[in-house]
Amino acid sequence: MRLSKRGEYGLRAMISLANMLDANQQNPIIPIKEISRTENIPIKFLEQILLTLKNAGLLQSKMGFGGGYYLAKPPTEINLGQIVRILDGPLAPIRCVSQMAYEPCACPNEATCGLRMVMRDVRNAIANILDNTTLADVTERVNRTPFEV
Amino acid sequence: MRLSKRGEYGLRAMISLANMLDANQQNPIIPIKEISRTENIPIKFLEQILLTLKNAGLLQSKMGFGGGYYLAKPPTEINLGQIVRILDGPLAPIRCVSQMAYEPCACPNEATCGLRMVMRDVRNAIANILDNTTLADVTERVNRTPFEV
DNA sequence: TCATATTCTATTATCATAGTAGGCTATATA
DNA sequence: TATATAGCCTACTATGATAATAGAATATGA
Repeated sequence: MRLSKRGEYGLRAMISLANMLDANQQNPIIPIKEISRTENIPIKFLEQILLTLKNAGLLQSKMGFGGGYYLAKPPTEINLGQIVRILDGPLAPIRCVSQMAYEPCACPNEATCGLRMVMRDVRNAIANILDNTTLADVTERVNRTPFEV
Repeated sequence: MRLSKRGEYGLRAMISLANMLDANQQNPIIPIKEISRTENIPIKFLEQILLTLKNAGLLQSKMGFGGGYYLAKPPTEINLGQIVRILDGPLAPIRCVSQMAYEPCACPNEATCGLRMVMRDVRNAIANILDNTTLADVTERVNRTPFEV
């Protein structure tokens, strides 16, 4: 049930970019090198990950001197489910309960397959959290945390 | 976020064994070959899986003629979380939120790590389902299903 | 003693993961 | 316009996990 490094790094990078919005919600342009340094992610690996997220429409970039990456949409409109699916594929533990990549499984009758019923619940539980948590939610939660503890 | 074939086959086999309890809850001894056939699982692969589950204390076996596997405990006392952990390892998407196999992650401060907060929720959601679903629950749910639909 | 069944270890093919390498293209600025 | 900076893109590789397969050894009932 694990998240790959690819997925983890991608999430960390996106959360990091969302945290860099200033008070006016202006979207700063951050070079890969800087994200790599602050998040401790191998730079060439991060390049690939950010490029993938860009091609999927979650990031935009500016090339050349003074360039870098920035969020393609406000943090309220990007959720963690999107990011994980782009980098790691379906959230579902087994394909026969996947919404985005359904495939039939080997069991004789899917409608009465006990494993499938439970795994559908698991998929829905994961999706409910990740699809309903935006980058803005994460930022807000982190900012709130020190005062709660 | 996926379940391996190993984990899937193990769950199917255990659910299958639980379904074979008769009205008196007597625990029949089922040879690997039979489970392999009914569940469409490669027999030599299933051998390894059942042996692992036996060594972990969830199954018992009888060797020789008339032998096979049977549940070590009543289906009400075996939950899916145990099975998955034995075959696939921790339920947590990342190690730093694992209860059974915690490892520190690379982030500077775990207490204020946004990714960690969300992934802890995901871990708990998965664990709440799998640790609270017994083999008996699965059997009961399947038996109830046709009448609901 | 034979057929059946589990036990146990080794081996293997394939794929995913987690990178690394290097050349190419675009852009600001000196 | 040269240069440094920064993203774009493709290829490659090492490692380990996954999903088996193979075969011999051991136990047991008839």
